[in-house]
Amino acid sequence: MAKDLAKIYDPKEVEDKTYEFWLKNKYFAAKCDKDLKPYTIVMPPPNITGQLHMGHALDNTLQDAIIRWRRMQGYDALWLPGTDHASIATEAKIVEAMKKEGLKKEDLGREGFLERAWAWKAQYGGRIIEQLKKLGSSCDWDRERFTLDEGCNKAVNEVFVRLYEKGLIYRGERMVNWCPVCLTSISDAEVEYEEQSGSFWHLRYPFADGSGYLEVATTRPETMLGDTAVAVHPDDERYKDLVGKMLVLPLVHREIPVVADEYVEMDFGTGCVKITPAHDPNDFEVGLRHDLPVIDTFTDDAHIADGYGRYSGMDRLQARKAIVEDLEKEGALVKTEAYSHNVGTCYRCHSTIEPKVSKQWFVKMKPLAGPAIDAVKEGETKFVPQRFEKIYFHWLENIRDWCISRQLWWGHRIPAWYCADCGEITVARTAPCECSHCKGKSLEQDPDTLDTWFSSALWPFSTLGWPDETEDLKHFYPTNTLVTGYDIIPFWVMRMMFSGIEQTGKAPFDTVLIHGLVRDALGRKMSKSLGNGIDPLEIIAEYGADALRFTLATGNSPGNDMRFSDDKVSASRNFANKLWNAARYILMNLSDNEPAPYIPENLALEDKWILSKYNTLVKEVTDNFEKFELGIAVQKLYDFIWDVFCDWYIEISKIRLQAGGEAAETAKGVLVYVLSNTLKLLHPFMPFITEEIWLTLPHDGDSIMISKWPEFSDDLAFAGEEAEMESIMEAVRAIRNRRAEMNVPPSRKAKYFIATASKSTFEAAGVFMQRLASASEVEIGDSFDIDGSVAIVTADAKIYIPMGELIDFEAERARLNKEKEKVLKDLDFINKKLNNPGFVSKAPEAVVQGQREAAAKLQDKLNMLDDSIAKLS
RNA sequence: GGGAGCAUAGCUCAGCUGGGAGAGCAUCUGCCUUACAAGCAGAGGGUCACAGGUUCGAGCCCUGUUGUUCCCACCA
Repeated sequence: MAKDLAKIYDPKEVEDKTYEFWLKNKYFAAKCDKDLKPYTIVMPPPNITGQLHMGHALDNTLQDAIIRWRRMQGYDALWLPGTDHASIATEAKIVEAMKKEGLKKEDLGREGFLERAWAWKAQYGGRIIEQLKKLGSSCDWDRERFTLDEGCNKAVNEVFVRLYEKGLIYRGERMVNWCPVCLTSISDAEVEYEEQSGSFWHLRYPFADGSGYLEVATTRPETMLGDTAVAVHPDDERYKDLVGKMLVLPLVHREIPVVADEYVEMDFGTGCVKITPAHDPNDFEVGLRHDLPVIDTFTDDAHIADGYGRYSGMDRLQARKAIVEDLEKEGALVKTEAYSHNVGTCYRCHSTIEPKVSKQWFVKMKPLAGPAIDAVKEGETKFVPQRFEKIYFHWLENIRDWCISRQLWWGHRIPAWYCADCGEITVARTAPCECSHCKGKSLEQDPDTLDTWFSSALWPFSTLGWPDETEDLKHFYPTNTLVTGYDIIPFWVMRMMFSGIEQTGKAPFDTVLIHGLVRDALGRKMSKSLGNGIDPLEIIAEYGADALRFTLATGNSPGNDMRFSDDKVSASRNFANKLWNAARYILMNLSDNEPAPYIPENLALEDKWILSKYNTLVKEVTDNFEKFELGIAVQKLYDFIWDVFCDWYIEISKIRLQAGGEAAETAKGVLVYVLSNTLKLLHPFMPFITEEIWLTLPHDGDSIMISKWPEFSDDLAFAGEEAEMESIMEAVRAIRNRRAEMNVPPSRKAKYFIATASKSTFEAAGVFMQRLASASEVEIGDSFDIDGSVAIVTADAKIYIPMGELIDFEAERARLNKEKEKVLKDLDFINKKLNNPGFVSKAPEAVVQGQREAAAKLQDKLNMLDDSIAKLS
């Protein structure tokens, strides 16, 4: 901040320079000092494929605000950053790039593919980190991690082996969610259901003995090639006697039995369900119960497999069409109804999921879920807001085993080896030389990799060095706050919880701070397909990072979605500019010699008032931080800086600054004190501008970000002066109001006569009246009798302004009467309360007393109004 | 089918443990007052969705209704 300050704050001149300054001085580095209390946040690692979006910007603004605050409070603050390898997303991206060169994964082979993937990571993986820096994130970059780095791999293998040895990881043939485009299994949490309109086909399956037929209804006729039974409810009178008979599957002409199973809903459809164990999870279960064959009629990319005549090679939709046509020809199609139902889609590519029986690795969830539920129930970890516990509990209480193997190459390879000699599995932390069962040497590692979230689940401790007992781990674990959106509670929060508890015996964090989604100005989710995403970097370029952060922090209550609009950022930018100009004003008035700190004995009424207001602000803002009410904290700072400090204190300070002398020195001392300390309170939200101003003002220390967080002080509590000042302000507002109503321009000064019982207060206020309320001079007295004057009545004073020629006596009388009516109404309301025995006896004494005082003031005001009205007539 | 959120000024939203409702933007009026026109001083504008209940007192707590958004559940 140069001495000849620009009138407009320019973030571009400040932000990069300031960030470099912080980095150079290593202010972001955690100390790992045992004597200090640690405070740890691990960053939810953004995907290396990602570009910074508003969700990241919000998430990281909140984290940065919290960590900066704790750092200033003297904690050994660690904000640990990193990125996620994002197996499916990254692999898809690379496959796509290869496709343009006419290459397939298989052409390069595993090694070649991974080489390419790492090269891609080296080129683009750091992009989002650079973007986070633009936002001002004060992460300890020297500790930056990657979910696929060596340390994470060590942790992953350790956890895999431990869980396997405990019997909590197993390999088995199960029905999984299969994405026929990504060509991999995915977990339940990765399936997104969407409502799709389709059809409900009623089909006729004839009995083998020619005795009629059963009518089944299906939404997926193309799976009928794999039907191995038709199920009815055991209690269904219509079909009871038919159980055990054989049907002939149309088109295929295979005989299948009628079975009885309670899974069937009698009232739905025809009450007969075709059972396709290979292509439907419920049918699979039915198949197990009745020992039915599993006939997989699909290839991995969801085309009809070989051996089905003209259908072979068709994709799912083509096959559906062809089969329905043929059924119709055969006379097996009874009718087609329109029907809308939920269809599972892949959360990455949004293609329709194909349930598929396949051999995969699973984590047994029930034993892990219990302790994770308890940790939250017992308060070891709490959610803010608390209601999100319900989502967490619901998932854990209904959880099914977690399918962790992925048919991908980019990821942590499953540490399991198959023996060619005995066929047994050897699971080990590092590549074994021999089979653990038969000592055979021909081992082959499982080709699959692990679900990305398997490594993310270990993030809070793998990043601190686990499984080694590092100093970092001992000092910083368990961490304190996890900041994330509600959308990834089931993906991530839950899995970190049970993993942390299982592996370290401790829940990985004490608080989960949940925020909502950032939506566009119309309330729509920002998405690529809608093209309504707002790029945080563009916002930063136009308005500055501080303005963006301020916008995201303001009015954002935990857990609730927020809308983002340029108008809001613009308001934040204006606030930054306001602050800048307040600083500019103060600096313009400082000489080269710094002002000495103010001397308490010399403080004027307004000094004590602002110090007292500031003191309260410190208490409240700190309190709001403690409770994670960042939106409220930032709103209070805004109000204080703009409405209290700038609009009143700075204006009043001009009186003494222009007069000069010792009083001016005191004013300067207070201006500097209040502003520089308020900057500290604001720093977590607007780090750049606060640093720039703070360093330019007289200061103690090298940087605001390592300065000490202000604390409430009894020495600054001036309740009496606050009240006096408020009473003066009320009078000033009332006069301004009156003059505005009468269209008196500020340039037209007038003498004011103030009749009051609080003479000393208003004597001090004379100069304020001149400065703030266009008074030429002010006379204080017990009472005045002035003809042709406007009377203004406040709770503590009656002010006469002689401006006879401007007064319309009729209008004046009307106004006074209107005001009297309002006072009477208010008084009546309060008196009703005070006359209510229930109120007086049951309400807290302080509340009753407050109402009595209010009534007394209103009564005074009423008397003064009556007096004025009498004088007019 | 289950669960949750939201409903407050024209718009976007705050409103902590219940003590007669606030901000920003927008609108209107007057000001270039030597920090700031991205500014200053004022004004207008609300049955706090609806109906009950608890309470001396309800935007806030309870019950129900309506509207809306989301999550979960896969009756094929």
